[in-house]
Amino acid sequence: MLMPELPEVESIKLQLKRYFVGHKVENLEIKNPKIFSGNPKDIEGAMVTDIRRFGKVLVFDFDNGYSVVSHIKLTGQFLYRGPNLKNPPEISKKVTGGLGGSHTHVIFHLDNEGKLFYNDVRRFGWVRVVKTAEVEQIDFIKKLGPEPFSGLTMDKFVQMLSKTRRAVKVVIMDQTQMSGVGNIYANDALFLAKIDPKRPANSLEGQEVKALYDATHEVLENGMKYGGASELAFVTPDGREGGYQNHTLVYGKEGQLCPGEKSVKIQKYMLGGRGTYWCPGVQK
DNA sequence: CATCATACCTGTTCGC
DNA sequence: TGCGAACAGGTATGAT
Repeated sequence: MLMPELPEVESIKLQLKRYFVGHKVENLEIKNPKIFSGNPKDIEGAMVTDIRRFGKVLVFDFDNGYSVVSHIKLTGQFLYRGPNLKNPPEISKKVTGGLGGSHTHVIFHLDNEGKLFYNDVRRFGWVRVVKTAEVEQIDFIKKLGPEPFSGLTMDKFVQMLSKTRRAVKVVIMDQTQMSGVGNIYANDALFLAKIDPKRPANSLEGQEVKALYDATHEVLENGMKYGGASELAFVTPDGREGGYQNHTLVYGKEGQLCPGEKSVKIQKYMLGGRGTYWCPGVQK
């Protein structure tokens, strides 16, 4: 019901840059060692120089050759509180579990009294300290497919779909094929492209491949425009929720009338273990 | 190698 | 109303 995908992680990245770049981490407090690996001391006293995103992974680079790498998976949150964030929106404890409470696993204490809390109710996510030079050697990052907005060419997209008979929705969500797309945007992109999610990827015709390529970019751009989708746990570091959940095309709309073929209701089935929403009147 | 199923978690929703 | 079952889904891992 929620899920951070490219637009959500990009929104987090942009805010973290605002609050973090140029500041030092005085102390990295590890409250839950299970989701953490590496040595917190490696970044203590170092200054953040940049924040990057690889697919759905966030990377904080420091000026001493180390980085913090984090995958927030489903329910991870980075929440900032500090002097350069005035009047943060009230965050209900229901959404965050509170700051510094049982769902807070890591706290970054900054040199300006600011704090960044890593919260994660379900603890699927992880935080690691590694050498910056080794970030791209992390297995998950190394295996990532091209970024939708830099690297994923139409040629690569055609290749990616033509080489497998797996369901097209499963393929565009496969992070080793292309990075950043998860369940919400996959559902909406396939609706926009008028393609049935369960079609074998290699059964798409040239025009359909083009339509899906364009639709994927369009829904991701739309997601970023609204600052991501907040259904359950997604909030940006200042505590704001995104708005895309109010603008989905078919995701989460089982039983509602299709925005395209208005006499048809959106249906839901499971595909690859995930909720899949589609309009049989539009998607063939 | 390609594909599929299950585990990891816990809060919320659903069905009886 | 209460309570257990089902569900939510990104990814690692093991099975087929």
